[in-house]
Parts: sequence; C-alpha cells; structure tokens
Amino acid sequence: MSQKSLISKLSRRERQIMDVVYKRGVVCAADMVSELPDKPSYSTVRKLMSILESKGYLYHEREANNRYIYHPVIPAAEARESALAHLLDTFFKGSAGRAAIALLKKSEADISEEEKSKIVSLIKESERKGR
Amino acid sequence: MSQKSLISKLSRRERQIMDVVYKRGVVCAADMVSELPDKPSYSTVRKLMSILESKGYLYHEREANNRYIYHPVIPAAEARESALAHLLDTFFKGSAGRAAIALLKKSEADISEEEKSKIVSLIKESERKGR
DNA sequence: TTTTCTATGCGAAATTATTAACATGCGAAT
DNA sequence: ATTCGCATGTTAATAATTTCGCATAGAAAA
Repeated sequence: MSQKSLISKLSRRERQIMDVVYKRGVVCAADMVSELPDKPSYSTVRKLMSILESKGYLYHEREANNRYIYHPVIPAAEARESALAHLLDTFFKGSAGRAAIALLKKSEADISEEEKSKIVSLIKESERKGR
Repeated sequence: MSQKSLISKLSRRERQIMDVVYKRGVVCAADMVSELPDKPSYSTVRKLMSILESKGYLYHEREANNRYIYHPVIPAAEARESALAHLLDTFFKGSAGRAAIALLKKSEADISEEEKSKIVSLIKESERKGR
C-alpha cells in the first residue's frame, strides 16, 4: 500500500529522485545531480531532496565531510514489493506467473545457473504446497 | 528507451492516466474518472487526456455514441518491456533472475500449473542455449 | 585570527500542472 | 424545426512544482 500511494503521490522530479535513491541505496545531493534527466543544478537537487525529507520520504545523516547522505525512509524491500505489485497490476493482470514468464523471455535475461536452480526449486516447492 | 523517457517525462496525473490506459487497454474519459486517485472532475480528465494526446501518448477513435475512446500510442507490449526494464534497473540491479525469484516468492503468487510448466520449459530452453 | 573552501538553508521567481466553468456542436426525440 | 441530452473544445484561474541565486555557517588552511 505504501508504494501505491508513493508512486501515485510523487511529482515527476520527486519520483526520478526516489528511483535513484532506491537504485543506489544511499546518495548525496552532489551524486544525484548527474543521475537526473536534464541535469538540474546542484541547488535545485538539494532543494528537492529537502522537500522529500520534509514529506517523510527521505532522511539524512551527516558524513565525515559534513555532507548530507540521504536514505529512503521506506525500506528498499518494501518499496520493491509495492513497485512489483503495481507493475503486475498495470501490465500483467495482477499475475505473477505472467510477469515471471515475460522476464524469462527477455533476450537479455542472462540468468545465472544459481538463479535458474533457485527458480526451479521455488516452482517445485509451490507444486508441493499447491496439491 | 521509450518508457524510460515516458516514465520520466510525465507529470503525476499524466502517469496515473497512462497506468490506467495500460491496465485497461482502452478507455474513455468517463471511465477514467473513477480510476484516478482523488477523483478529479470529468472535465479535468478530458483535458488531461487531450493533453496526453497532443503530446503523442494517446490517440482516440470515436465510438458509436460519439464518445472518444482512447488508446495508447506506444503499444502495451512495448510499454511493458520498458516498465520491466526500469523496474529491474531500479530494484534488481538489472537482473531478470533476481526479479523472477522475487515474483515466485510472493506469497500471493498463485501461479497456475500451465504457467509453472511454461516457466520450467523456458529455464530448460535457456540452459540448452547457454551451454 | 582571518581567509577560503565547501556545505546547507532560505526565499522568491519562473514554469508547469491541475482544475473546472462555460461555450459550442451534433444527433435524437418531440 | 426546436429542444434536449450528451459529447467535446476553449479559456482562464489556481495550485504545485521546479528552478536557482544568494545568504549563512562551520571546518581547515594560511
């Protein structure tokens, strides 16, 4: 529920910023600048991040050099779940199975052996439970 | 690339609308109203959809009753791919495997037998190619 | 201590998004 | 033909976002 509202409540720039935050885990304003489309100024980015902080989506700590380092308030795992749920709902009729198939079909999928066996064992496990 | 720019260029309301369009495939303004958070007025929704049309994201046809019925310009399959790619990039270090595993682990996954065997066969297929 | 360098905080302008009232047009029913 | 109902187009005000310059503060170097 949190990401449903997150995704739908954020403005364009705010969303771009949160995406980078989740991609990198943690980030300072200076690093954010170059990650954003149309590269806004450092000042602009700081302002946006402080707005996100005041809205409760980010918090910061001070680094040794006095710089602010920002973290997401909603943990990555939770945001990821919600983003997945939203994607399923929008593009896969809510079906995890359809989505998984689409992923595996991607030509660039490049899934490791380890991942493959994990996937197979998850399937087997669910078959056991399912019957 | 199209969705990367789509996702990152759209405003909040525009994105909400495009999500609904992709979820439903096709939609008229009247139906859109009730799908949006905070239920804007019919007039507002029509305006927004006409903006999306002028920006090249939607086009419309006339229904028998003279109503406009809107379609996405970027086909669902393409938008889906891009949305997936963006999600992988943001939350799964670009790895389709990690994402697939996360999907299968979802407790509400509820994957059909047919899907399961499809998944397994896709895995097997990739093993064949991979070696 | 004074300067300098690098950080953040603040304020306000410029742009963009959002909203909805009102106008208009078209077809069907009277 | 006129009216009514329902559709879209237009316009303009309001609200929110986005932008960045300038002020300020603190730590380190001189």
